[in-house]
Amino acid sequence: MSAQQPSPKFASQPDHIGRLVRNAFSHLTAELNERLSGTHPGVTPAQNRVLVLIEPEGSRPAVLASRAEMTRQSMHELLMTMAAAGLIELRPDPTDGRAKLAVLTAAGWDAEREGLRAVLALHTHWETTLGAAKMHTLIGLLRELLDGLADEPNSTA
Amino acid sequence: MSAQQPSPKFASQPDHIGRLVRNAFSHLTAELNERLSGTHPGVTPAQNRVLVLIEPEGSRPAVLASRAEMTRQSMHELLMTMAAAGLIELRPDPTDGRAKLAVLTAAGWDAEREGLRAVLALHTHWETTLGAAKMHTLIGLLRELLDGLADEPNSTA
DNA sequence: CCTTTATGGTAAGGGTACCTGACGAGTTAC
DNA sequence: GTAACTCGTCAGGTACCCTTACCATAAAGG
Repeated sequence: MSAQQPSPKFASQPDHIGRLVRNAFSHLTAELNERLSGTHPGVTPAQNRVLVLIEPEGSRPAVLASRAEMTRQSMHELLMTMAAAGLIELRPDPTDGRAKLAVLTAAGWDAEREGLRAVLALHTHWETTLGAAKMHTLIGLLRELLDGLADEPNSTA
Repeated sequence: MSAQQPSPKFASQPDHIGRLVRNAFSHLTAELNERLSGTHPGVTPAQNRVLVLIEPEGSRPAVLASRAEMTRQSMHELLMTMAAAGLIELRPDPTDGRAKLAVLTAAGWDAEREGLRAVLALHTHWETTLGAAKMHTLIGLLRELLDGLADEPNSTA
C-alpha cells in the first residue's frame, strides 16, 4: 500500500498562503466568538453575517440569500432560527403576497451593534499586535488581492 | 419593535479586516474546491487537512486530533470516513494494545499530493493576480500577524 | 500481584450551517 | 386567462464539529 514515502514532506511544507489565510480565519472566528460569548450567546457567526445585511426597512429573504451568496433555503433556516431567538421579526410584505420582510427587533439591533463592536475591537487588537503601518499595508494588500480576483472572468466567479 | 434606525449603518461599513479575511478565506476554499473537484471528488477540506498531518510511519488518532486541534471523537469520525473512502488504513499499534495507527494508502498519498498541488496552483494564481513582490509582502505580514497573535498569553490561547 | 489512575478508541446523541429537489400560492406577461 | 416565473417552505441529506459516557489496555503505587 504505502509504496512511496520518498521525501520528508512533513517538514518540506512551511507556511503557504493557504495555511496562512486559513489560520488567520481561525483566529478571526475564535476571537470574535470569544468577544461575543459574554453578550449575546445565541448569536452565531452566520447569524451575525445576516444581521448586517438586513436593511432598516426590512429585507426579503430571497434578497438576503443572494447577498449572502447562499440558497433561499439556507437563508430561510437561518432566519427562522433568528426569529425564534427574537433577533428579527418576519412580517408579510404588503407589496407582494408571496413575500415576507425580515426586520430587526430591538434585540437584533443590539446584537448587530455588538457584532460590529467586536469586529472593531478585533481590528484594534490586531493593529496593536502588528503595528498600525503594517496593518494598513496588510489591509491594502488583501483588498487589492480580492479586487483582483473578483475582476477575473474565469474560474470561481 | 424596530425602534431605532438612526445611522445609515448600511453604507457606513466598508472593508474591515474581518470581512477581508473572511472573503479571502471564501475565495480560498472556493478555488481549492474547484481545483480538486475533477480529481478526488470525495476528499473534503477537513480530510485534506488531516492527510498532511499523517506521518509516513502512521499516526495515532489522538495525536492527529491534538495536531488538528479537535476532539478525539471528531478525528475518529473523520478517520472512519477516510478509511471507508480508502484514503487511509487503520491498523492496530503493535506497541500499544489500545492504540491504532492511521496510515496512508496509495490513494491517500495521491489525494495528499493533489491537495498540495492545488494549494501550489492557488498560490501561483494569487501571485499572478497580486504580483510577486506584493504577494511576498502579504505572506510576510500574515505570518508576522499570526506569530504575534500566537505569542500572546491571554484570550483565545 | 493487585488496584488505582490515566489514556486510547468508540458508541450515542446534538447542533450549526450549508445543500438539492419539489411544491403550492401569488405575481407578471402575453 | 393562462403560462411562466418567483416566493417561501417542506423533506431529506451532508460535512464537520461538539459533550458525555463506556470499556479496554497501560502504567504506577502499594
